[in-house]
Amino acid sequence: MSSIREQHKIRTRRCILDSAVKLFSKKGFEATSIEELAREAGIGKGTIYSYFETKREIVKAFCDDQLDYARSELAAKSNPDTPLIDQLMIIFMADFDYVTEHKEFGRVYLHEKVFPKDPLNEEDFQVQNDYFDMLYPIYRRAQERGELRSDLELLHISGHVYAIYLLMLSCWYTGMIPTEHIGEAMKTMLIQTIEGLKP
Amino acid sequence: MSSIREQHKIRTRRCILDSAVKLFSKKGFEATSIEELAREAGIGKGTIYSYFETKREIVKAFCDDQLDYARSELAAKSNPDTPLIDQLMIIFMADFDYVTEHKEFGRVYLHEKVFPKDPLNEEDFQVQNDYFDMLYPIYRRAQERGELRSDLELLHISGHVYAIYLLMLSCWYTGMIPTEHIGEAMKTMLIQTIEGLKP
DNA sequence: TAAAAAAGGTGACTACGGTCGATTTTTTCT
DNA sequence: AGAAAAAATCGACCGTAGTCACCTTTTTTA
Repeated sequence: MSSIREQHKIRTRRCILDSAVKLFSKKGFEATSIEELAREAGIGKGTIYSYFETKREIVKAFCDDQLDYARSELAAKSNPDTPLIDQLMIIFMADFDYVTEHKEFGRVYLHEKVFPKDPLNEEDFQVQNDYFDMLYPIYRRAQERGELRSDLELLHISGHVYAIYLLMLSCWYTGMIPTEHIGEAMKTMLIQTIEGLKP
Repeated sequence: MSSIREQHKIRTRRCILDSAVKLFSKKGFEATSIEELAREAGIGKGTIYSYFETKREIVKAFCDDQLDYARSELAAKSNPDTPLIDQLMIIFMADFDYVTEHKEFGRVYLHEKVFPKDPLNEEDFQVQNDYFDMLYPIYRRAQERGELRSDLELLHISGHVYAIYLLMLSCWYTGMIPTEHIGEAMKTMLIQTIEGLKP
């Protein structure tokens, strides 16, 4: 139907996100002003706000897009019959590599997603759920193979893994664990979570 | 020694923090301006910045003080010979109750502490370490009683518990788990972490 | 196809976080 | 005590996130 307009909007949105990636990565999120971003994108300042409600929303939109893509890629090529720990490491280290390459984006995104100012809206919950849905088959297969207790809810299993993932991200952002050791730390913690802490 | 000055500084600092608690709690962190805060505290805007480097630092200072106090209280009255899970629930639910009563403070504090812009400095690490030090005796006793594996490093055990704590906070802030269910969810997750996920 | 309506784009403007040099208050020195 | 030094206070000022009334472009209508 309405073609010129629609296409143009999509192109402008892409252009804003591309400029944001370029500037935020180069100068950092806080140090890049919206006016600069508008100049880079070749549009007026106000226009940006007709595409994104706040500066942080730009980061959120970019990350949601990227994660969506990265996860669909991953889901396609992952093999649900390899040992659970191997699959988890592939999935989470991919996410993690993405974060280390876009530190500023990841930080702002995590602030919004993990400790948001207001409860998540319907759409954000959907992103969360899609993510969990992607992992559920993996856990279910692991249960069938006897790698995981079958009396546990998949939601709880997801929670445990996600908790370790958050912890690792925090350790990285605080500087407690350097980039090159995150992998082994994550594996150790995941194995311990599966094995349990009691004798 | 220098008395009038020192006392006055302490009083002013307290006054700023008290005003911050009042206004941030009432109107929220972002919605309270520094000028408002200065007016409430009966001082000039610039003065605030000779006590705290940024608006967020005000929150950090308040929370560090509070947590320090709350934890020393707790350490004094906790009994390291009751079952581990009971002790953990007392400690973390106290922290959690504090957060739910100061939602805005907690949110800003968690942003700074969990996913900071820059790696934590020496002082911040100390706060972390003090916190872990408080918990170590509890874990060590639990190991001695046979409630926890003795081959695990205390740092790792702390990590697992802290990971669950972060997860619960996130679930609360995102609205995924309502306040009244956090306690049981936390207990369930902690028990599962201790028992392990494998059959 | 021309006028009307709708949608999109814009930059001057507002309010706020943070800075800084001028001013006041306290302490130290003689 | 009085002068000089040091510390604390202050609010005008700066740069930026976000708003809004006006302008331009596209689509619909007759």
